[in-house]
This record gives sequence, C-alpha cells and structure tokens, in this order.
Amino acid sequence: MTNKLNLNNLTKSEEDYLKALFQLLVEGGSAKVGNNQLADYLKVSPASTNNMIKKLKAKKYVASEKYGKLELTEEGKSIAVRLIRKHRLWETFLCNYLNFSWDEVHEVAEQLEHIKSHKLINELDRFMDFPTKDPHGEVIPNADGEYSVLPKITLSSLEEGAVCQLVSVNDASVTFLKYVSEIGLALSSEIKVLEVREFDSSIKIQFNNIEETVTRKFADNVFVKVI
Amino acid sequence: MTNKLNLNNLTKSEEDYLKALFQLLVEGGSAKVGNNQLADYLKVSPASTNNMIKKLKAKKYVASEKYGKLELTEEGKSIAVRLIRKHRLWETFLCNYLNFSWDEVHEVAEQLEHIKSHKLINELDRFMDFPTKDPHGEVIPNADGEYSVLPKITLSSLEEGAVCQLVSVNDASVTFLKYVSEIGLALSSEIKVLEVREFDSSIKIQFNNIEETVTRKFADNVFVKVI
DNA sequence: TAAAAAAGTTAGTTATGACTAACAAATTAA
DNA sequence: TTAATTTGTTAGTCATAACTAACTTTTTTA
Ligand SMILES: [Mn+2]
Ligand SMILES: [Mn+2]
Ligand SMILES: [Mn+2]
Ligand SMILES: [Mn+2]
Repeated sequence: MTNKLNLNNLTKSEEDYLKALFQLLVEGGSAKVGNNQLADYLKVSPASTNNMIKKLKAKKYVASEKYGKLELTEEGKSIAVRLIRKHRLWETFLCNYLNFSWDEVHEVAEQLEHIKSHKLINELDRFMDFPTKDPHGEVIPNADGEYSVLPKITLSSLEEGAVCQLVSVNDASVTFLKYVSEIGLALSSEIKVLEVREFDSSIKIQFNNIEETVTRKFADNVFVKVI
Repeated sequence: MTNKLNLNNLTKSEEDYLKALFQLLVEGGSAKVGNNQLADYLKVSPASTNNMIKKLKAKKYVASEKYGKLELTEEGKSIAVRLIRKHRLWETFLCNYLNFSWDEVHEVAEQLEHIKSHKLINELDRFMDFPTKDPHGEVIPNADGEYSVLPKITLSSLEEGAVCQLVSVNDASVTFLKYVSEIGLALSSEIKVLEVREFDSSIKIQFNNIEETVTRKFADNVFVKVI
C-alpha cells in the first residue's frame, strides 16, 4: 500500500504507448492485441514497440509472455485512463472556450495531455463545471479515473430499417470530422438506415430530412445508440 | 522574404536555450553572456551548452565567435519572445481562472509554453481579453512579439529614503514568492527604504504601515519604479 | 610578464526512442 | 503436414541531449 499518490515519472512516449494499448484493448474492445498491431496503430516500427513493451513490462505496466498477446496491468490502465481524461478535458476546453472546432482539437490535445500537474487538470475540470462528454461525444473519466466504457456500436453494424442516435465519433481524423459536419450530422442526430448496399457495403441514411449515401469506412467511425 | 510564417520546428531544449539567452541578454540586461554563465543559468554542464550553442549557430539563431560572447540573431530573439509570451499568458490563465497562486504557476507554465499551436495561444489571449501583465507584474508580449522591456530597477539598488512602487518580481522561486506574499507585499505596494545597513546590506523597508527587514538577496528579486 | 584561475572546447559515454535488416516462432493455407 | 505467410524478436545504427574528464584559450592576479 505504498504509492497511492503515484509519482508518474513516465516519459511522453511511455504514456502514449499505454494509452494506445488501452484504446485498442478496452475502448476498441479487441480481445487480443499483438506487437505489430500496436506498431501499426502508433505508426512506428514493430522493433520500436517491441523495445518499449519490454520497458513497460519491467515497470509492471504491461504484462505478456514472449510471442504472446499484450495486456495492461491495473496500474497501466490507471495511467492510460488519466491520460484520456486529460485529453478529453482539454478538447472540451478548446471547443467550448477557445473557439476551436471539433476537428481542430485532437492534435493540440495530444500535446496538452502530457502536461504534468494534478492541480491543472482538476481545476480545469472544475472551471468547466465537470463536463461528462468531450466534443466528440466520448465519455470523460472523473478525477478518480472512473468512467463508463460504452459499448461502441458502429453505424456500419446496423441493418436496414434501423433507427439510431449519433452518440460519438472517432476524433482522430480531421477530414472525417469536417465531412461529418459538412453533410449536416452532429451529436444526437437521429439517423435511419434506409439501405445497405451489398455491392460495396455503402449505406444510405436519412437524418433531418436529408438523405445521404456514406461508405462503410465512414460508417465505421460513427458510433450510435439504437432507439 | 520567405519565412514570415515560421514553421518552428525547434525542440523543447532548443527553445529553452534561446529563452535563457534572451533572459540573460535582454531582460537581465547583461552586456555579455558567456558559455559557462548560460550553463549555470540552465543548470546543465558547460559541455552541454557548448554543444547546443553549436547547433543553434548552425540554425542561425545564435551568433558568436569561438571563445567569444554569445548573441541572439533577430530570428533567435523572435522565438524567445514568442516563448515568453506563451509562458506569461499561461501563468495569467492559471492565476486568474484556475485558482493557482503566483508561486504555483511558473513550473506548470514551463511545460505549457512548449505547446505548439498558434491558435491556442492567440485564442487564450483573446479569452482573457488581452492581458498586458502576468501575475508577477511582467509585461506580456503581444501577438506580433512587441513589448516593452522595462528597465529592471531592483529594490536593492535604492538609497535610504527612496520611495518606490513594487512593479514586478522574479517568478522563478516558489519560496521567494511565498515569502513576499507572507510579509504582506504585493504588486503596486508602495515601499519606503528606511535604512540600508552597511554590515550585511540588509534593508529596512516600510509598506502599508508595516516595517520589515529584508536581505540583499530578497531585494535583488524585487523590481520597482521610483516615485 | 609569468603563473594561476577562469572560461571555453573537445572527446568519449550514457539514456531515450526512433529506424532497418536479418532472423525466429507461430499461424494459416495448400 | 509441409510450405508460405504473418508475427514477433534481436542486433546494430542514428539523433537528441545530457554527462565527466581532459584539454586549450583567455583573463586575471601576483
Ligand atoms: Mn482526441
Ligand atoms: Mn475526443
Ligand atoms: Mn514564469
Ligand atoms: Mn511570470
């Protein structure tokens, strides 16, 4: 029972790797995540991830056997969640107070999430009156690291005739987010799946009296709640 | 006339060295700054500064001859001023919106000043309605990098009987700033120099009907305007 | 002005975190 | 069940930015 108040002496890179693992394992819901998959996600070489994983295993943030799949320890998860909390709070601040649009915030938040100061992030939270969702509809973990990982149902997984509400979007692609806004979709939009085309998996949807055809790739990045 | 919109591909370290040089040369008013002095200021070895100075000379941010004194080019100064602008705007934000006290802001601002986003800092400036002074009384450069470097008159430089107003304080020491607040001094305080003691250069001052004796070291970090 | 001290430089080492190339193990397909 | 492919690992290299130790140049002091 020593380090409840965690020193957090991690480098920016170590933090990024833990966050990536968390996003693949927990938020992405992948049962198994391998070294190459992590390398792919982080856009670095497999040699780099292999090397970093060794370091994180030595520090007890990651657990895995040689040639086995990667897992996060409780401590590893805790660090990742705190990073995600910071990321989403900053995104919210940029959008709600500094006139950033939802496609502009992610890149800057990638930098801001590494600022080390408990007071900073908790005061920012208070200043915004404890927001629970970020500009992309993603849940913001609270100061104790608690938050609900909503099961991510993609628009692409729905059948013809389904009616749903847009809950959140993948925040990492600027062009995707601009596209979403441009066609008139937003958080809470009510969407009806009119047609799922077998040929190319494109989907015809309806919302706000608008009809649009979107690709499978687009629909994979839109998360919904069926109603 | 190529790079008006500067890419600013500098590392955190390169930025820190340029800022340190600026603070010694321009804000500190030293006519000459040498390699070892810079090393001292940054708390790194002379070998480290020597190495970094070479890099900054290659990039045309610093000019100097071998064994000669260090100088900043216009481009070097410009980068330093932008960094100082960011630092002071963040300090102001932390103090005025996030309940930080003036002794808590410097360390966090040292991290925040390296966040790369023109929009972020200019929107933060607008959000706070373009403040001109930071919590320590230091002048905040505007978006064009313009600002007045006030001649820094230290409290220690005054003679017996002088009356002055506290304009700014050195922001880098937490214990110093706490001490300043504790004895009841603040920005704009009117101070009278009652006595300068020859023995140990300690100074007896009066302000708000309070009399205090402070050391030379203390008075060196208090900047005033004679009235 | 010669010796001592201070200031500045260079060489070589370390840690972090990338990379490529080569290789080994595990999985998938034929 | 062998062969091909994918996945994972290792070795060696590079860049950044620190360090110590040894050395040289400049400045100061006697
Ligand atoms: Mn994001
Ligand atoms: Mn987001
Ligand atoms: Mn400061
Ligand atoms: Mn300040």
